[in-house]
Amino acid sequence: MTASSLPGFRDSYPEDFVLRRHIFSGWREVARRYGFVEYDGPPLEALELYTAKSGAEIVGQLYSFVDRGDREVALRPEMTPTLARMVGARAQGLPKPIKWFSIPQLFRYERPQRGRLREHFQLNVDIVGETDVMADAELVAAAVDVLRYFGLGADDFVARVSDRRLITLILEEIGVPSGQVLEAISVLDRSERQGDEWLAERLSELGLGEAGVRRVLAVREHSLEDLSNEYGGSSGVSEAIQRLDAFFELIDHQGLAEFVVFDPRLVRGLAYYTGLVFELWEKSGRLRAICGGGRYDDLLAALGGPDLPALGFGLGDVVLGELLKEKGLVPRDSARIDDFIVCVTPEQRPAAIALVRRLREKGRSVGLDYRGRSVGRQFRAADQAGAARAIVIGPDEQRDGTASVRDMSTGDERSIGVEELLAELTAPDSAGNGA
RNA sequence: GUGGGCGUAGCUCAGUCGGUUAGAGCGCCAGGUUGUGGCCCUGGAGGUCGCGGGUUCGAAUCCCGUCGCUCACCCCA
Repeated sequence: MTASSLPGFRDSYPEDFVLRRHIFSGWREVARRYGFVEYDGPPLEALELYTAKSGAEIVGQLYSFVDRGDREVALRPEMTPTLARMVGARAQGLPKPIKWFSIPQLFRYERPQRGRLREHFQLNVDIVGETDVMADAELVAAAVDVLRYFGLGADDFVARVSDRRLITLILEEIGVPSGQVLEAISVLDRSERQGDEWLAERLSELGLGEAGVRRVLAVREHSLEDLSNEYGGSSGVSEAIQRLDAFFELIDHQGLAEFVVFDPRLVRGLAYYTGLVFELWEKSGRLRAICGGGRYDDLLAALGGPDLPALGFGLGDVVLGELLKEKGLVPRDSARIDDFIVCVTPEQRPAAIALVRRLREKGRSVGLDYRGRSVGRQFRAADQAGAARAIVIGPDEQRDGTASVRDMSTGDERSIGVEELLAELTAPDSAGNGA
């Protein structure tokens, strides 16, 4: 073997494509049901597109180089800057809300580990130009429905939802200095892994007194109602809570209540979120985030795009694929070709080839032996090719203008006139395998 | 970035107190006398034992380095 694939990059063999095709078609199907339309941009962009506005984290993991024209370029690590540019170019003329989705291959130079490579495909779904909470509910519902499409249920995953603005206001109310709010949020984000002592220490470093620390930690346990009772006096807080209440009501109307919970601990790493934030988490086994997103009303303008409110989520193929494999939700590779023509003696080759041609023109997927092997071997080849039917043309069939059609799964065989066989097939469209 | 485990055929692995041409199962290819696949039988191809260096009469086996995979941490989609 001369060389293996680069670390963090995958070779996708035909059997791997069974899973990838399944994932992509599920993504496209759910996006379609929600009325999103697909777009794409270049995988290679000007380095500047990311260094200017993206977070330091992303910039530090860029795959970048200088091209032959001395341009500094980078493989895209995320889709949002491209979206901002593309929407920006046409924003004026597009009816709002703009509902777009894409399945970009994204690249990040980081240490590969389970569920995290240097390259992956990510479903990106975005709504641009809509402030109404209905958009937030649609977005989360779409993400939930993507997982449900693959057969995952409420036992398998949950959507955790919070509101960045709400948490920010509450923390400020408690007395976290406004410049330190993001810092405090990221401390709360460690709740899963760090003990309360550690958290309390970090929080007091931010200038909080003992009582303040206790109140901040208590926020994690509060329900929306608790938060309303305790902090609802602030108009900003009560407004944010009303919005979340409306959100959950909309989720409930969709019958998705069991999939979505309020969780004030959720904050998400990225700094640009301005409102609702959510993540989809695997419930069983070790917890893993499958998908994340939220509202980023100021980001498009910050990226040099139009000043439009927006929200979106990203959902990668790697973790989802592993999850589906673990749960046994990967479809079996069904028959790969429709018909395999078995030619009994060399004399039938012209007739067999002619039949192959006519079947293909009907839209059938057709295979045949290339070198005149024995009938037994041809049947084995048909089996290995995953043929649904074997169609035998021998001296008898050739003389009578018929064919012997064998169903490879049941073994049933029947004799039928060639013209009749072709007439059974309707238009090319309906001849393919219905996925 | 830090630390642990692991790299032998396409795959899953056996073989390591250092000793002749490195093995198995599965898979692949070819046959089992030119009209029927899944089973079975026979034969075959395929490995510089991750790579480089060292110790030794002799290294898949011991030592060092390196690369890769993997797990945990860090960080974060």
